Amino acid sequence: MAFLLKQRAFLKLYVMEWIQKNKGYGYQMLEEFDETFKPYGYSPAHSEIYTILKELWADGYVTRDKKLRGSNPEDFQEIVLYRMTDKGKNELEAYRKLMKVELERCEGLLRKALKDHYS
Amino acid sequence: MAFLLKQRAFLKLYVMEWIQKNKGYGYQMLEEFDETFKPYGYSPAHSEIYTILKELWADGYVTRDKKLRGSNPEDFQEIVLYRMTDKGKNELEAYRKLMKVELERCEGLLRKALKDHYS
DNA sequence: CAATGAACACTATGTTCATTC
DNA sequence: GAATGAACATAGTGTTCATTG
Repeated sequence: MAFLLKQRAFLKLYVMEWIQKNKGYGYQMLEEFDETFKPYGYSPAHSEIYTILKELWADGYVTRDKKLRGSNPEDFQEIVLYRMTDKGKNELEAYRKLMKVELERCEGLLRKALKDHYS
Repeated sequence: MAFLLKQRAFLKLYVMEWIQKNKGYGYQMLEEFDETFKPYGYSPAHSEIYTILKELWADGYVTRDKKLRGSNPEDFQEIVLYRMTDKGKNELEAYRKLMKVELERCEGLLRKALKDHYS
């Protein structure tokens, strides 16, 4: 039976919610992750984020649109923007419920260990 | 940078402390783990425990002694008992400190996610 | 079935390579 | 360096096989 949850599941929830809120593209999410988890000494590999994004797209949960990054016409940097499909919105709703249980289970497991060893 | 701690590290702390307290042999630890983590839907594979035990022995942290399980002379079941070496005792002390930080870091990470998504 | 251990297979994840602006 | 993606390598872990009482 399972120990702690997998990194991918953990990140996927963030990614889906960020897309739902129209928050940016892959690289930006990567930076956001770095920022978010800096205090915890955790910074996911960039390939993880792109893998998740690709999977979400393959599952039909998101659409992909290539855009130019800035409004500045001299900025030709292309980025890939994601939007939730209806299917994706449903999936997120279900996934949120699932992950709540799972995150709490894992938190409990760690708590138990902390209690067993340090109190 | 690291996501959550590895299962092996998590179990190793329990195993070392159990040996320190003269608590049993491999199979017994396995059962104890099942019992301990049943509420969390977690039950480690038996090979994990034996791998940890072997590693502890290879590192010189524990000694191995073959014994008969019961006092009943008709019970010929052999078990392998472990005892901490001095080196092992020192290691455990250091490991405990290390793991406290690590367990708290991971707990924080999960807490952060729960807060980010469900509050 | 209790107990131990090795061998093997898989998969999650990190590192590297490649490409474009 | 920002941005995306694929390809590759490896480590962690679970499953299976083997053996003994």
